[in-house]
Amino acid sequence: MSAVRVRFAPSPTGYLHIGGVRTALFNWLFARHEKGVFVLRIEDTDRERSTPEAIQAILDGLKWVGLDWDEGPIFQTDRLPLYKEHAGRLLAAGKAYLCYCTEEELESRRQAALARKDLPKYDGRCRLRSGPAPSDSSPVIRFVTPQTGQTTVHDQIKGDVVFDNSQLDDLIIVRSNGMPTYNFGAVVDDALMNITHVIRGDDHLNNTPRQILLYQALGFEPPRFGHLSMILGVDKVKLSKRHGATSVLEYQEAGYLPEALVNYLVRLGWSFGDQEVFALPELIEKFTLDHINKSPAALDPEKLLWLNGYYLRHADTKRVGDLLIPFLRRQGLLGEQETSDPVWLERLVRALRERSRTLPEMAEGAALYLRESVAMEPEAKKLLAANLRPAFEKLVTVVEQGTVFDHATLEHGFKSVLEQTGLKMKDLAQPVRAALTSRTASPGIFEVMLLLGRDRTLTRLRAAIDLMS
RNA sequence: GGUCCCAUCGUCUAGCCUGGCCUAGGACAGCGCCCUCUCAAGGCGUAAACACGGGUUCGAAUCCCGUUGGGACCA
Repeated sequence: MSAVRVRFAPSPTGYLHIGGVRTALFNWLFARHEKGVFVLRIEDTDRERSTPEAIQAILDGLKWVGLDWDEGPIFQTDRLPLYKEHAGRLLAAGKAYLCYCTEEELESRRQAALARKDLPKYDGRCRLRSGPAPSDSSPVIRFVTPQTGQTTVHDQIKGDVVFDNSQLDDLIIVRSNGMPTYNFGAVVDDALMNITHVIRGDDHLNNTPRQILLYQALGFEPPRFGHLSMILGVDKVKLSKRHGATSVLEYQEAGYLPEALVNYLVRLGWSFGDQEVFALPELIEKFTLDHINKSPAALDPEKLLWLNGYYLRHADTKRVGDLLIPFLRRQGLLGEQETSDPVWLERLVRALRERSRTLPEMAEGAALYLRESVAMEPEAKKLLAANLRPAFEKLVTVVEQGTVFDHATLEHGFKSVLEQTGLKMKDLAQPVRAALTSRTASPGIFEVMLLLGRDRTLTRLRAAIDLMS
């Protein structure tokens, strides 16, 4: 059993979308599980649509989610002589031929075939043509596809899928501009790179019999195939731009943790019993091709949010703090060059992560402590009843006179105010919360004070007292 | 239009291959309760699905056929 070699082979014609990431992830996990090799290949033969930005987006996206490749990136445009050589080999063996049919001719014959209710496939007329080549057109190369028999794809996910060769036509393997077509380039590369398992979207399932035939004509052993069903949008329609965030990097921008996205994506079509949360090493250990679901899966943003919250709560606080900084800057809570006190930042993270599902949410929560003042919610203001004034004044004194400003001291002081006034915790905590945060919901009241610091705590308590009069 | 794929709670899914353990399990979201200084988090509970129709079988979510519905590819 030779070592497993898999590849991810995107076309750099746009951003790396989430379906592509899942395909890459499944390949990567399979490679890691099998202690095999993960190859990154960029299929950039469509020069019109391929861009350097898209290439960069693919590399950045994979890096962000933590999918590292062992070989590559290999660019198809660097391998043009290879495709030419193999096409030449087929030509020499009579397994391929030059076709001079023009677009217009093909189109009219297609229409005619349709009118006769025949399959609108290429009629193979250039297979038999002889005589001088028409000078005014540049030919394409077509593959001589068998017209009888069947080709079976032994798919690792879908099972055996049988195609009648009579349905297939002589596909173009090299365009008139000399570029290999998708099917040909992929076959030549996968064969030459010794790819053992081709795991890709099931939009390629129908291409697979043609590819198997090409492998055979070229004298190569076909790899094993596994076709993943597509990811659908929330509306169960194939994912596209109009679904909003579909590019991986948009998830980074939106404040998701890569491990949350990975965990979410892997459960889209793959399962391990009832388990929902997987640490990466565990995923590598447990990931196999046999628990992959055959049916398409729709995206559920709520579940992603839940997972992200979960990872936010369990991640290292220092790391979350560092990740939070750009979002604080974005909300103008921190100057570009300014850094936050690391101890304070970790305290903030601990206080807010129980109540945030994304980093921007957390940054928003942080505003209450970082801004000089915030507009008071009407519901909060109502809590500042005049009869609470003596209690507030006592609290001010306690806070002022505390020898140290820490949780235990604050709690002790707060309790003493309760004792002196006969108030219950819930009678005083909520109004104090309103005074300190201008909101009716927040982290624990002592945590809030610690985040605000002594000065700002006192300022806000006094401001509240003024509002009571 | 042809070919191919798919079909379990609203969503992700377990179970399907190797029928009985399924009065169909888990998770997200929903709802309720508990905890509680609020909100969360956490805990407990609740509602919610085998697309439909035929077979096969003592017995079908599980096997077979068909229908319907989605999707992909080729145009």
